[in-house]
Amino acid sequence: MKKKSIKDIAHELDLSKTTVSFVLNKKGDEKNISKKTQKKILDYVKKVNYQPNQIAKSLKQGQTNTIGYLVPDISNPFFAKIGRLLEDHFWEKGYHLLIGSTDENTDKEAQLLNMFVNRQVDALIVASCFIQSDSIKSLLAINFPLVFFDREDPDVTANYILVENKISMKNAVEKAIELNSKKLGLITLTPDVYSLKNRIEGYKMALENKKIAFDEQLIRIVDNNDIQKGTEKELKTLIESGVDAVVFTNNQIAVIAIWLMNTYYKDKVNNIRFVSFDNVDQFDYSLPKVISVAQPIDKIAKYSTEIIEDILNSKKSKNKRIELMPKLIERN
Amino acid sequence: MKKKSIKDIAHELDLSKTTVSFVLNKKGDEKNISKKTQKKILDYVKKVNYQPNQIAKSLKQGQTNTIGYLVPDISNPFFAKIGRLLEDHFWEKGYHLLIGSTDENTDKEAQLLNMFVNRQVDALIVASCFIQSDSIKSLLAINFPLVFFDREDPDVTANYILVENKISMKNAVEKAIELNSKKLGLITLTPDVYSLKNRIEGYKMALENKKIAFDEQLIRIVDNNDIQKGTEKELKTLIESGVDAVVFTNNQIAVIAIWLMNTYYKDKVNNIRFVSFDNVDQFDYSLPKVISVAQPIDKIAKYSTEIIEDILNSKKSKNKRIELMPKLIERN
DNA sequence: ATGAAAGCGCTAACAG
DNA sequence: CTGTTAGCGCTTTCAT
Repeated sequence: MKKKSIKDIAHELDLSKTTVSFVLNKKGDEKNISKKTQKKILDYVKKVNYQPNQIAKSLKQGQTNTIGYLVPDISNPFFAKIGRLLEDHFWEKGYHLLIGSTDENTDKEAQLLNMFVNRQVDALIVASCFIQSDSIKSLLAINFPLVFFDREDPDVTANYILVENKISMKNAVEKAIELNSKKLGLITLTPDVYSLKNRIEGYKMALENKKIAFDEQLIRIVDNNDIQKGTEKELKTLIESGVDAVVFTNNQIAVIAIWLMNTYYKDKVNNIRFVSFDNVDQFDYSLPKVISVAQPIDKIAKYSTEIIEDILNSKKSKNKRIELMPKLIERN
Repeated sequence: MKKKSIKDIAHELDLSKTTVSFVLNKKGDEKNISKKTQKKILDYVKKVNYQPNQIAKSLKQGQTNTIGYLVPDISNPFFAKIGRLLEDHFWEKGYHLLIGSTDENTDKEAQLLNMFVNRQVDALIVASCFIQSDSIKSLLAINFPLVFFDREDPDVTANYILVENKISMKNAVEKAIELNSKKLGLITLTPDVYSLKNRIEGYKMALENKKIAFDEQLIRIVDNNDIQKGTEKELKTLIESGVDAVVFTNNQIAVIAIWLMNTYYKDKVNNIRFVSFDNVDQFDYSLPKVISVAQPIDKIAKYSTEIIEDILNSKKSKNKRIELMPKLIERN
């Protein structure tokens, strides 16, 4: 029993493809197809469990009802949760998510971008690691429906959903200092994206405000290629240099560090304070205690969806830049 | 500057679509296209940055290079991680993942299943909440490339990647008893899937082996529709009835319960032991201490990929059932 | 060494 | 009220 097409159905019912197509698309009344014919078609379709071929429809209509969701790592809870929210928002509109993880790799990102565009996704939502890439430039040039989130390149005008990084990080770090931290290290992924740079700026700003001397040695950079090992090494360095607080620029390394602390430095978990950008549920009961900056993921998803829908409906992009305020979670 | 098609290119180069298509598909030599023509085409294509339309190709070839990944919740770390591994495995083959979350809702699952099939996904990997559904039955009937994981229906013959549930849970619970737990409650999502039933069986079996009287009242069921609230309620019931251990049939409710304990029953976190099917990283340092059953997610992803590729290459399904042994993580 | 033409399954303007 | 037909962009057989 091979798959039936509209043609088969039309043939078997002694009707034309057009009539069948109209009825299936609920244009039966509008197109003045007789009730009788409509019923005949609908009944038959149900009986043989006809399934329309979306690919053919997509080709014809130049629209796939698919959104590409491109992030560094879909299994990172931050991206996974946003993905889930996007899926929910798009569900009622009949859009689905095609996912891709770039591993913070510029080449892979470019490849995925191209593949997704070839697959004719209707829009892209991406946390890019290289907004200046040629692929992205040419997408922007043709006004491809595109929204960036989590990462920004101030030199590139586009749609962005971002959170405020600098002040938020400053506030979090100041909070730690107020709670008595005196020597604060920082661990970050390679800060070649703007948001990380700003978070580091915020850290520096807090030190300055609170009259704590800034020490370049206390800023530790973890290479994107082996995050686990890198975090382990840098955390060790900081602990041996006697810090009483460690600031992390994203959840991924913070989570790894919490694990490391509980595994190798159990005796210190009560004497060190953590500060992390991005919140994850387990911070609520983790040791070391974590002051975190929670990004409003529901808003990020909501605005992304809205902008995309706006573009898709109006066919023109306005290059909105939305900056959301994250929430400081203290846990003192 | 609108999108160029093969036709445009052929036209602009004074060649036929055929020739261009051959060259683009690296069949230039095989088809005896002159080097000169080949170079002309390749150069031009690069210059105008031509991007082939995968949808048209898919329609023609009846193959989309897309795999549908259907799970209860893509933001659950267990499913997110497997998703990531699948993505990696399929990456080199040029396959991408279309994702869908069913929320354990039978209707939504059926809808998603249909939509994905309409979209002509080449195969489906699904953690189904209702394997006996009509949609699934008809897919199996036409031998659609399909592998189930995490959930099984013994009455339905199909490809399954599973883990052993009963003995593994028994071992975990016995371990808790050996570590001195005497009154063990259990919290589970509605056990209408076979794997959950088996995990509950394992719990009962352990009690029996260890001569602990079974008390129906200590088995608490959380409704799928409001998991957070449900877990809160059932955990309260158990704690008030004086249990010294709580067994969870999956990670989702265990993670919620850990949060609840640390938020509302902080004084008890050292006096209660948790046992959970599914492992998550934070169990390594969570209180209450958790004995967990870790599913081999890398193997789950690997075997799923292999079976799918097998089917896709050979065009025949063998209905393999693979049962993997999970790993007990003790943390005493 | 290259081209014409059919066809994948669907939609929709136009015809009758 | 229903059918004919062209065409979305691509592959591929067959012809030249």
